[in-house]
Amino acid sequence: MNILDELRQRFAVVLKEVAPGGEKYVELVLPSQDARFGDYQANVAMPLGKQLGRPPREIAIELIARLVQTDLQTICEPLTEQAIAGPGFINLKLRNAWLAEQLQHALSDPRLGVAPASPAKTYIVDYSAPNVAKPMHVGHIRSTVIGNALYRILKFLGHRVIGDNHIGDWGTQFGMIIYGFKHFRDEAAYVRQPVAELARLYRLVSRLVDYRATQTESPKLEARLHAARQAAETARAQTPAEPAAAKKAAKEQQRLETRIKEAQGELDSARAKIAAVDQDPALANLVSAHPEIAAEVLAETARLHAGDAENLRLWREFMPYCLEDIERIYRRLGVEFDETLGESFYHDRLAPTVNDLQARGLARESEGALCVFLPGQSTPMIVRKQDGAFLYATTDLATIAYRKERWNPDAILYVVDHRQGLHFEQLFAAARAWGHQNVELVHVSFGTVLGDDGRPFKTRAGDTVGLEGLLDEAVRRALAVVAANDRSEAPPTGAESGGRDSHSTAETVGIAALKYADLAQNRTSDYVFSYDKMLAMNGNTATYMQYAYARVRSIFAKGEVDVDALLAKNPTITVDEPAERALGLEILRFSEALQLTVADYRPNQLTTYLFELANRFSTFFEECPVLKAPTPALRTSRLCLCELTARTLRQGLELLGIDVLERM
RNA sequence: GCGCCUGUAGCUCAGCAGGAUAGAGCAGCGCUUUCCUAAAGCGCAGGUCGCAGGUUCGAAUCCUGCCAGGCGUACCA
Repeated sequence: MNILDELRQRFAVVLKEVAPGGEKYVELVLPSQDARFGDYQANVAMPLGKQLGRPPREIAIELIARLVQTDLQTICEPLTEQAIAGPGFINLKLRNAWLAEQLQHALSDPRLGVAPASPAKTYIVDYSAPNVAKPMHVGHIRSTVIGNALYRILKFLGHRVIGDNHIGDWGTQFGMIIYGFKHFRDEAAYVRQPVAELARLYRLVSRLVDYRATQTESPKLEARLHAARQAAETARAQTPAEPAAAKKAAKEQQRLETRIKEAQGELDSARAKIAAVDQDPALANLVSAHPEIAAEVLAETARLHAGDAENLRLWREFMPYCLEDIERIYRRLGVEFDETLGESFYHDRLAPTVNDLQARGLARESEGALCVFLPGQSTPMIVRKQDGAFLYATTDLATIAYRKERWNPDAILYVVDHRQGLHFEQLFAAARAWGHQNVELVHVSFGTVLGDDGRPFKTRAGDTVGLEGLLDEAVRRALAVVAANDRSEAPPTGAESGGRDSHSTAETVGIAALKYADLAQNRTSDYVFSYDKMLAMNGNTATYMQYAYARVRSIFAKGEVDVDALLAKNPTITVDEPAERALGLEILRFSEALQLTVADYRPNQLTTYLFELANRFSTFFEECPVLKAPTPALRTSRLCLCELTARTLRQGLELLGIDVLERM
């Protein structure tokens, strides 16, 4: 049951009677923003008045006259002209008895009264997609966490959902590992800990390649710095007299200054990188012993793609280790996939894909590359490079074709960061031109994770932050929080932390904090990463939500209430106290929150709802004694509200991929 | 140059199904504990919703222009 839908259904009938096409205004039946204007409000009379050329209030009166004939009366308190406010708002207040009835229904329903979607659709959620040859880093967290939440929510809503991890398992990174394995491997270490040894080889080769690249890049950086300095000098020499022009010149001056600073910074870090290798005799030796390493790595990659027996054998040998490595993180995060079809899976489909594009006249050669030119696109999408190699655009097109063939999805969601916006714009346009019109392709984009300096989140040394280290640190800090609570003077009551395993609690709290902080953010914007903020006991954090849940559960523990026995008696719920009513209404709005979340694929709509629910509970808990309720009937009713709150919190958090704790 | 995104309280951010007096957390000030978890709650203060136009009965929300920042922009993913 979805309250908003119920109300809109009633309004649709009446709106149609009042004006032709009037049912389109049902969208204007909305939750009230202010409790003084009722629980919901219909803002339909104003536009209708416009359409019909009649005063809005008069229309509101007519609408009410018709509505009182319908079964809206069973849901809302009797509608009178008193309900009309301002220019013609109709304020709706739900009947307490109806609310209580719906709450009782939710109590007996494992789905908490949330009706399954009808019709159910097929979604493919493409998320996480790390490069499996290298360790996962902070850049993977948002895709993984947001994607998994959307996956869980769509599934709960009754859709058929395929979670697909489109891993990078076929790129240059494997060329690096293969090269490293052939030249630098420590056999004993590989036998003992293959994952660690492969990771070491990847890092080593990538560092050597990087050294060469940086070396060739350095003169260019110097030139850029020089050019910027010169431009600044020239600009300084000629300051215009005219004020407006002078202002513009000053701004340009500033821009040049920042460019100089940037160029200087890049040059410094490049030099530092080179120096670090030069100063390490072992590394310096390797560098001079492998001068063509970059080209060699590409050659190894090419051999792998061409089906070279040895490289293919090595790739097959390495893959399980690489997968094991990312799997360990997924287990910690509680993330699962239905499919892990990476780039390698589509390898044999690339040439046919390109051939088909060419045969249909969609792709043509330009500057030696095979390109798809699309109207309205300033740059083409390249599907085959000059050297004959395919690109991720090619793979993505082949992937769409495969998914259509295998699952015939209604929608494919790509949970990928916003910097790839252009790629998806081109990909979707190309896919449609290729004939895949009847599938909704959505780039569920998200912003960058920033450090507290407002720059992309890096370690102090300027390296990318490993995902595992990030999890460890969150857990470490969570442990400090949990331990601090243990030291608090209050002796553990029914459900306080006494006796539980601090480390496993910290793991749950830490991981939850990390995930929730990401999900609570509007995904489109960048966000500033802060351990302190995500682990705060106050505010919209996982820690607060888990605490709220534990508090509710503690009531049952303290009162030694057997929930099953309570529910078996078919208890009656009442919501006559304002705090009870507010809590009950919030519980019943779970379905609306999910609806809103899915509408724009924004999990923060759900976190906002849960935070609101926790707050309503807090007020309720403050104002309405539960175990010490004045009458047994009221005690039972309030226990039911507690139970519903706990279940809604648990269900909501579970949909976000977050575990709850019975005790904190 | 062109394209996409962002600009809301001192800070970090919600709100962008167009609706009535713009919200939260933190930071600041004040209050509450013979009471089921004080890891709490309540109150006060704090805003030209980047700027200027436009559409509308009504704009933080939609449109246009400008300003500021970020990102992207033919063979990496």
